[in-house]
Amino acid sequence: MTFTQTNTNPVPEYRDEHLSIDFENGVVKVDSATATFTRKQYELLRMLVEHAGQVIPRETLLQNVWGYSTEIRTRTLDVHLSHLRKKLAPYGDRYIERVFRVGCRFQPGREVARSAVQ
Amino acid sequence: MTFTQTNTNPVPEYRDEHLSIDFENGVVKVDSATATFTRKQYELLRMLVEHAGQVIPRETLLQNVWGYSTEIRTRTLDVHLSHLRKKLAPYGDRYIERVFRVGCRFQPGREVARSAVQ
DNA sequence: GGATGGAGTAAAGAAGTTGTAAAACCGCCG
DNA sequence: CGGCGGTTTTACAACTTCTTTACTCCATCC
Repeated sequence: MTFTQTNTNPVPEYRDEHLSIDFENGVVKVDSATATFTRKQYELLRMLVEHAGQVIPRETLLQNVWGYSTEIRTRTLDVHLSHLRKKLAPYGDRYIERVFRVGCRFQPGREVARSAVQ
Repeated sequence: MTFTQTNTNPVPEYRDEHLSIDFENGVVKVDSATATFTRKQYELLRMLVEHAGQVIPRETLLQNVWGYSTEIRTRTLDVHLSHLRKKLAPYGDRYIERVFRVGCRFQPGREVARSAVQ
């Protein structure tokens, strides 16, 4: 069920000059080195990337990735975001932007020529 | 959706720098030393290799190799994977990747130049 | 500036999953 | 029957993931 499609923008992949994500096979690469993510981390990342450029409220993330109601107060999301940033090093902070008291936003990098695909 | 496209087609053989499998005759070689597999082991290996690069859920493997319904809880698959890894030594862990709580994936090695042969 | 609450993150704990050796099982054949 | 190879189960150790905790630092507001 991890790999079933539930979201709004089912693009099969994301790619910029540093980061590439193959949503079909669940393969993420940072500067062409494969990075591995746990399920929750991956879900979170996908959620963010599929809404690239948009601010996503914490509540929305908690609901969509965790299924939590909006009442629950937990630090889990923060911890996961932290892990995500770390695994996207050294670009973590650049990609995952904090929006104070609201949530966060995936800030996409420069698009890359698709012809260069190996 | 895991089984959409890419490698789903039965090729008559697999070959990379360490491992070669002749599906026609059921001959497997690791670093040019012949390795023998039992029937189930071989079926499992073929299943994995034919879907190289794709994550295959445990359920799917159990259904396709064992004919089990998706309800059954058994460790047989794990034991077989273990045997497979051992027989693919020292590359077992490299080839057969675990995807936590989902299943596993055959991670193909570098392709070997076939052009020189033909 | 100081207070207040939000966010980053290391570390610890809990729960569940997987690796694997060894034992049990099972069908086959001499 | 008894051994044999293949397969499955069992049992336990090791490992993963997820969550909570605890502290620190940061943003905002007065």
